[in-house]
Amino acid sequence: MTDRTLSDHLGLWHRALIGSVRSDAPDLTTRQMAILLSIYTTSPPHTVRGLAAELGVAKPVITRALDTLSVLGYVRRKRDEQDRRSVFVQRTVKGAVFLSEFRDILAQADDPSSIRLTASR
Amino acid sequence: MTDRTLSDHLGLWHRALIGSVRSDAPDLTTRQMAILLSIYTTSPPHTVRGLAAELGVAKPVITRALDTLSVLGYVRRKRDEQDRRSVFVQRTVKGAVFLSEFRDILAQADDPSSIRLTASR
DNA sequence: AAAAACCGATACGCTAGCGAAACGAACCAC
DNA sequence: GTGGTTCGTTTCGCTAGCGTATCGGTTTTT
Repeated sequence: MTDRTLSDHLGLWHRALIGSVRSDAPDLTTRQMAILLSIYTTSPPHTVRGLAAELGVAKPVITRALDTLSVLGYVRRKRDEQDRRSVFVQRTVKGAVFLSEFRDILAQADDPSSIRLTASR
Repeated sequence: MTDRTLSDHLGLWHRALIGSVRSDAPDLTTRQMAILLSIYTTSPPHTVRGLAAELGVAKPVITRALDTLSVLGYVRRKRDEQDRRSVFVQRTVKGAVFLSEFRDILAQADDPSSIRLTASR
């Protein structure tokens, strides 16, 4: 636990949320965001049942979230040819870009004195 | 910017989101959470128009969010007697408790080596 | 005092996510 | 090959948030 952030977790979260709300990026639900981050920050393969277990939610929740994320182009479904009942969820360039921009929001929220040098959209 | 978290903002966010999804707390939308944090982490008074400006959203968004947060008991509205057009949004004990528990989720997400001693759910 | 500006709430039609139950397709055991 | 199990999806009725426009009530301006 870093001392600096010890007392300011809520502040970081707050600034990051505001940055997210103000951005024109599509605002995902908490579940959608959690799923997206699972896919992009933990090693494949990612299946519907695996994601459901990780988040502690029912499978239709995952199916619906993947539908939305697919329309946004942030993930892609690929059938498992070894077990054709299963589906692998794969990453996309667009999803990586989205998370990269989100990381920028987080970084800035963690460093309020920072000056935004890149064009903010 | 702390070195330790420099490369792991997304990881922190991810673990915190999962903790939040798994908890039995009501899951607020991004906007609702941002509003709640504004109310509890910045100095009063908080008005509808002020919150709308801070988040860069239309006023009905704030009204609706306050409706939901009021039903949950996390905030309370109080008419401004000096200017009876305005309303002040005030904090409640229940809201403070909710945010306190959320801070615990964040703290734990920031300290992956921590062992969960409390019953999870 | 009449007109304009301001504040928050409400009405409208719409979209999207929710939990629970049931489903078809694919796999497995016997 | 028949029965049972697993996987992801679909359906159902419902709730809640969305953007826009407009409202009633209040204050300010002229």
